[in-house]
Formats: sequence, C-alpha cells, structure tokens
Amino acid sequence: MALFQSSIVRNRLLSMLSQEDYALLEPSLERVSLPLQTVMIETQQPIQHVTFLESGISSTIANTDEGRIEIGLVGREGLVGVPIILGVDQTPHRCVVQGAGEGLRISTVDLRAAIQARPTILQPLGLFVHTLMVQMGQTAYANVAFDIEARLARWILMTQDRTNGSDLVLTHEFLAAMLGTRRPGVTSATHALEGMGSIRNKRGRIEVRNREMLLELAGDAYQVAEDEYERVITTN
Amino acid sequence: MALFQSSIVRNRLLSMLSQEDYALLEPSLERVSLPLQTVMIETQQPIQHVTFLESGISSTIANTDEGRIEIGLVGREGLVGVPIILGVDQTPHRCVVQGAGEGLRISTVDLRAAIQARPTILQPLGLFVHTLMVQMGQTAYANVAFDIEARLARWILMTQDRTNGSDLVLTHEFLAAMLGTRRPGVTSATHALEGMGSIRNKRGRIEVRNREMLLELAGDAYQVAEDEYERVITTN
DNA sequence: CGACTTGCGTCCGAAATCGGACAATCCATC
DNA sequence: GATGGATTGTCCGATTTCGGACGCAAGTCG
Repeated sequence: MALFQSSIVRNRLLSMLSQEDYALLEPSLERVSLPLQTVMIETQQPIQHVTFLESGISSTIANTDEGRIEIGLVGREGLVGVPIILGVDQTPHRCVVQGAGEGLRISTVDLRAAIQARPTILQPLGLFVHTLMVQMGQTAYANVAFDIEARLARWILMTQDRTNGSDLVLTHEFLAAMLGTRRPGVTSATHALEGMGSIRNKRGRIEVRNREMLLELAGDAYQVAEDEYERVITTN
Repeated sequence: MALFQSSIVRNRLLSMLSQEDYALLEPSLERVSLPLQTVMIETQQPIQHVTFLESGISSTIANTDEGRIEIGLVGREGLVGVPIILGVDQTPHRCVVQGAGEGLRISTVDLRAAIQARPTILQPLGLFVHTLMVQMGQTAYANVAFDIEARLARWILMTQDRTNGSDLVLTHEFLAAMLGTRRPGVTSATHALEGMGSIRNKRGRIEVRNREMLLELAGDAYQVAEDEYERVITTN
C-alpha cells in the first residue's frame, strides 16, 4: 500500500488511505507551514481548507467573552476542519496553531469533489471525527472531575504525544488557557509536578522527565481517548 | 416533501430527509419505547442499532471509576449511535435514557446498507454530529468556566428544550451527575434559582418559571450550540 | 551593557466547592 | 394511617481555586 507515500507523508490519516484514494487527493494537496498562532478556522467564517497536519499542534477553542478555553487538540494524527467532513461550512469554535509545524491542505471544494468521486475517502476521516469526539468528552469530564494538577498532567501528555521530543514549548500563560484556569494556578501545579520529579520547568518550556508519573496523576482522564484512537485507526 | 411523514415522525432528522431517502429507511425502522435508565449504548459493546428519538432524552456518559459525568444530551432533534454514523462500531462512552420516551430504531446493518444505496442519507446525520460536537465543546467549556448555578441553569434549559412542558422530571441526585458535582451542591443551587424566581422546586421535579432568567444565568455556555443546530439543521 | 519585554514566582483574603454525615420530608404501599 | 425507601435540606471543617497584585528573572535588542 503506497510505500513511497508514507515516506513522504507523515499525517496518519493520509497514510491510512488506499493508494487509489490518496492518488486522487494528492494533486490537490498543498504543503503549508503553520507558524504559531495561525488561525486555521475563524469563528463564523467559511472554512476554506481542510488541513492534514504533518507536524505541530492545533487546538480548538471555545470562544468566551474573554479568555479562551481549549477543548480539543490535534496533531499529525488528525486534521483541522472537521465540520467540512461532516458537511458543515463553518463553526462557532476557533482553531489556532499552538505548536508550529507543517500541514498538507486541500481546499474544501477539492475535498468534496474527491469524496464525491471516491466515497471511501470519507471512511478514515469519519473514524478520526469519532476519536476527536471521545477526546472532547474526556476533556469535559476532566474539566469537572480533576484538579489542576491532574489536568495539567493530562495536557502535557497529550502535547507530548503530538511532539517529537520531551521538550515542550509551553508557557504557563498558554497552559492556563488550555486548562481553563488562572496563570498562577499553573505555576504552582508545575511546581508540584516538578517536586515529584515528573517534569522539569524551564522558561517557556517544560521537559518531561517521568511519563509514568504523569500517567498516574492524570488518572482515567487520559488514555481513554488515546486507546480509542489506536483501536480505531490503524496506520500500516 | 412527504407531508404525511412529518405528521407521524417527530424526529427532526428523519423529517429532514427527502421523501426518497426516508422511504428507503422506513421499512427498517422499528418503533421502540425507551423507559428510564435504558442503556442504549454500552461501553465497549458493539452498537447494534441507531435510534432516532421521538421523545424523551438520552445522555452520553463519560464512565468514571465511580460516579458518572454527563457529556452530551440528545432528544428528538437527534439520534443515539453517532459512532455508527462515523463508521465506528463501539465507543468508550455509555448512552442512557434519562427521560422516558420513544424512538425509531434501525439496525446498524440496515442503516449502513441504506447509506450505501443512497449516500445522501448521510448528509443530515453528519450535520447532527457536528452540532453534537459543538454541544460537547460547550459542555467542556461550561464545566471549567462556570459555577454550579450557571451550569444548572444550562442543563435545565437543555432539558426543557427536549421536553414538552415546563415540568422537568429531575432528581437532585441525577442533576449532580449531570453537572459533575455533589448532590448537596445541587440542592443549594436550586434554592438559589428558586429564590430569584426562575424555577420552582418540587420533589423529583423542577418547574421552569422564568426562562429568561435562566438564559441570563447560563451566560454564553448556553445558546451557542443551540443556535448552531438551528443554523445547520432546518426541518421544514 | 542596559533597558525592555516576556514569562515566572509569590502572596493575600475571599469565595466556591468538597466530603461526609445526619435530619427532615415526601409519597407509595400496605 | 403507619411504615419504609427515596428525595431533599442542612451543617461543618477542610481544601481548592479564585482574583488581583506585585516583584523578580531571563532572555532580547538596540
């Protein structure tokens, strides 16, 4: 199944496509760089592209009157532009690049045409939508059932999953938005994690030291969505 | 567009289908009653049916080690069995009937065959999945950004939207699970709402007195998902 | 190198929520 | 109309988180 392709494409959804399906999309895919803070989907604006991330992280944000709350995280295991997959043209939730990277993007028009021509393309995309729903559900759960330390551990794990090394570029300010809490709350939570040796705190960066510890801290808020992804989406 | 049909079918997704699409599903639809506490989707069990609710309420639950947290609410505006729509056979989140009612259900096999035969059937179902994702996102947001009173107001509104009258059958115990909080917390929150005249508290029941007040209390956690539904799904 | 910006550490009182227990009440049923 | 289970009301101390402010440190850039 398209060996050459997986050596170029790192996105797990694209590399899951059959050779024929991928061949149909390929001419329409445009490689784009995704600098930090790029707004990939703006509230109430038509979504022009679907982007398959190759690296980096994008997060979905529930827009609040002031202050943002992150409700979803996507890396190279997924795509940005889920509403398009579901036949919707826009959404009230914004998507922003939270870790610089690259993506392969396709215009909404081209993607829809491709799906029309070969409906099997939709298959892996639907699977991904499911895993994202599970992730959001777990986030809703974590937000109400876990304290800041546990939620912090969860987000660090989720971020690391979508990053190469163990050095994560994350300011406390940003983490506070992810966790829906105040910035000083993050500072003390990172200290707690650092105190037990699970992470190391640097300026604008967090180094994962002991992943096992983080897993334990995050409890059953983590791993459910991640297992579901592996169960459902098999990249060969 | 199938006038006779909408006089029988109250589910908003079914009544959105074209006459031809509906005609294909109709023979496979089985009317079932849904008593309280019916488990419609069990964790890690193959989903055998997709159910279009005609009345009543089903909620999606993030299974925790102990104590449940509700992460989604569906009534006659939607369906239970979203994973099937997305091509997945099971899910880690349970679905339970929280308000007795009826549904029209179709077996997974028949639904898939119908979609195969007429892919346009998938269209409104995808739209609904989108609105459900928005709802879950708003729940994640509300869970971390609003206090118990506001979240209670939101759930009361969401429940009323899916119920005929203004008398909601809801115990505090149940509300506590919905809100992810302790039961006494609900008691005092209901008192607060009752004190301002927005609801009336009876045994095992809540009567909505002043919906405007509830809207104000719930802030921007409510209405976003609801508006998105109306924008995206138009039942004629 | 020095000023400046950005990010981090810390402190405080106030408020919300927790955890757990126990009392009071309603209502169905006998 | 008494009994028992389910539902609701209440209380208390402990803990978490909030909200806001202020000072410090680390890079950056002229």
